[in-house]
Amino acid sequence: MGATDGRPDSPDYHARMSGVTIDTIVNLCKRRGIVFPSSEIYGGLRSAWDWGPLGVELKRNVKNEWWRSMVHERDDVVGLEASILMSPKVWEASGHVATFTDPLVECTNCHHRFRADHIDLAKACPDCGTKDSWTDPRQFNLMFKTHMGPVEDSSHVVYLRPETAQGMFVDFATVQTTSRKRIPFGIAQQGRSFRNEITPGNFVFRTREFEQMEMEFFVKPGTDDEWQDYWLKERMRWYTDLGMDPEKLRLREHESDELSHYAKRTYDIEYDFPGMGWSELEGIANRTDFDLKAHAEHSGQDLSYFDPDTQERYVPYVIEPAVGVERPTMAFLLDAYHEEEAPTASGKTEKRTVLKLHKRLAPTKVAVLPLSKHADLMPVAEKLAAEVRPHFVTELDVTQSIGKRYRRQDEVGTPFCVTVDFDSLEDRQVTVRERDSMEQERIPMEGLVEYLRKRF
RNA sequence: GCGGGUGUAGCUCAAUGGUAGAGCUCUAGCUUCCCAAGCUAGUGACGAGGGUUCGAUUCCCUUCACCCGCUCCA
Repeated sequence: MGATDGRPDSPDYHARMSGVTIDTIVNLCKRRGIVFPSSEIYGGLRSAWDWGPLGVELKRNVKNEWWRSMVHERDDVVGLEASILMSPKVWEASGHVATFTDPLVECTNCHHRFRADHIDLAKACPDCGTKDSWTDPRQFNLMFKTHMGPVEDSSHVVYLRPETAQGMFVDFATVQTTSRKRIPFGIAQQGRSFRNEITPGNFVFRTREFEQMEMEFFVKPGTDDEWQDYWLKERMRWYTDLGMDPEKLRLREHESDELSHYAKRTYDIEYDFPGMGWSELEGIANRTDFDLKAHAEHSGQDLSYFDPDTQERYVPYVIEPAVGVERPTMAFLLDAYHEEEAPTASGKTEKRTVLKLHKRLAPTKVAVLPLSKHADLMPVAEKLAAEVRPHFVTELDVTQSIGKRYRRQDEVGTPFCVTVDFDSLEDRQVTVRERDSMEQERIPMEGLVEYLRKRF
């Protein structure tokens, strides 16, 4: 995406003046095969992106860190993987069929668009004053539709889910019973969702196919506000624990007119994206008992909860931290991007591009670099890489000069570079260089895995 | 979807109605090479489809993608 706007009053201008732009990251991602447009040999597909070898590792690490903090490290949250295709009745009950469908009209004179139910079509266009200039109302459904089975008629329509949350609601009773969890407890899910956004864009920030990490935390009504406050803190901490700059994170409460149809109170965790300004990473919504009640009503099933301690029966309230995987992944990349001055072999200083990703997020953990392709060095380096590989994602890089290979690894955030030199053949020691500190240490090859393990 | 702009090697950028050139990157070789070094060689592009033309990367049409606006969300 081109940083084409050169006006000094444009946000883009200031972003470039401060160094890193989204463009910088888009270029890096393309160059190193982290993220690039989908179906590129056919000219691409709007708003669809593919994650390459390093990108899939990074994204997977983000997901694993979320799962670890939300599920594995807690005894009050369990996991779920629901189907992407669900009964169409789910979306009627949830309100998505009604609220995700907007009737849109366009003024044929000034081309401005309005929701047909928000204006009086008998009157003139509010913008240009032209009368009877409206196009026919067109349905703008944010949900992707497809057909189940071989017959493509309306009775076989199914939707691709626009959020994963409904899986947790419709499976609430089964999961609660089988896991024997008592309220308060949560159900977490990661998975793909689909929204036919009118305007996707800003790299992977808004795409029509995306991956969500959502957790529905079921609480007793009346305790919902304090649980929401609890989760606000927990979720903020997740980002900073993974190294994100607290200065670029903030909480913002939704105005009443921007609340979703299901929400009572919602906060966004926002990141200060260069060129975009404060934009949502994650929403933490109080969905009340809206969804469980709706599904109870539409399905005829009892989705209330009986509290064995207090002998009370109630429909729980729900606090939902919901985040799209791509957004924090993009923010982590931007946040980690640094350009530093570094001395070169020839005595000059050159730019060193380094991704200071948290070690647990880094796509590659260890790079094994023989000093040269010398026949004595190669087998030793290959053997060492093979020993480390079962424990850490490891790359053996032998092409071009050693300096160039250090830079390559810096650029994708590899935390440790291990160099095999001619002394290694004698003393069985290797040089370990740490990415952020640039400090070097001689370590016995046999103890390398243990040495690295202590540093993660 | 509408208005405006843009599409040339992986990246940044040239040139041209007669068949594309550079820098960086990448690959190989040489140098016992520890932070993008040097020397030598090499791979590699006109977004896609159609039209006009003897001939189109260049002109025309369509389409796709991206950028800037209008809207929305994880």
